Amino acid sequence: MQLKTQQQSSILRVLEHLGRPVTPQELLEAASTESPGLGQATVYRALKRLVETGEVRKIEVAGVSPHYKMERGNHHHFFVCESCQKMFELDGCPGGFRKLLPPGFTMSSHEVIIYGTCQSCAA
Amino acid sequence: MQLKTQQQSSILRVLEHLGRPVTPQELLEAASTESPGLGQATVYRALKRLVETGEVRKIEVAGVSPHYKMERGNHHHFFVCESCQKMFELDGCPGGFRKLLPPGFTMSSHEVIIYGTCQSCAA
DNA sequence: CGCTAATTGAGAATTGATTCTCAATCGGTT
DNA sequence: AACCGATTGAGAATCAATTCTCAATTAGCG
Repeated sequence: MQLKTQQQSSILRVLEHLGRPVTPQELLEAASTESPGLGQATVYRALKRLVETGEVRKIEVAGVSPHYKMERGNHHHFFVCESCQKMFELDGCPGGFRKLLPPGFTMSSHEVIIYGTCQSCAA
Repeated sequence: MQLKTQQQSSILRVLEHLGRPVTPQELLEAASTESPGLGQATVYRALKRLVETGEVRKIEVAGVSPHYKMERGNHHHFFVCESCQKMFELDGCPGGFRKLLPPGFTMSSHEVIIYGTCQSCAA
């Protein structure tokens, strides 16, 4: 998308910089540093456009509210820390999912979510 | 839990009978057959108690509203039909998730969701 | 059967996430 | 610098899921 305004570029820059899936709320707080007075509606509007253009992906997993991350095109899954609720991206995939399907069922995609404790909460 | 009322036993019986994860709405409609006039609040109250006693499990996955199913104690994952939105249980698990974890992260549980087309929608 | 506490149904209320409304402000031209 | 359409911020509104309120009904016991 075209970055027409200061707010939009702040939102995108902060989202890239955070480097992990974040909630609109986290993004609002982080981007407010460089765009004081930023409103939540603006964050939602920017995220909506970025999702539509495919630059950002919305991630919904059980137990936490929706998160957004930069789309990087690689195949990966997610980790949710049960202590701090933060979400992290995991590289790689065990595969072998198709053999779980009952006869007649077809798979178009899959998702893996691992729950546990992240490094900083474990320490 | 003790089945003190006709409504509660209908809800549990229908949930067992359906044999796959269902939404409170589906459960209300199905159980209304044997308990006419059943209210949604009663379904939610029953589900809440059943979840607390561990007899029923609430399943939240991206893209569909929460579903509930009888807890059977076995390890399994879920399939969501992108055509009819119904959810099915899958037996088995590919394993090998722990090797996806970054150093210092620990896993307490995991979830796999497969999206695709179910047998009846494929036909 | 009669009593009391628990449960129920209907609809209002709440909750959390997200979207809308609209006046003020901004951005990119002329 | 002046203009005009697009964007913004604040708060209201919406939406779906779930819970609450409360009067009426029911279950279980003496």
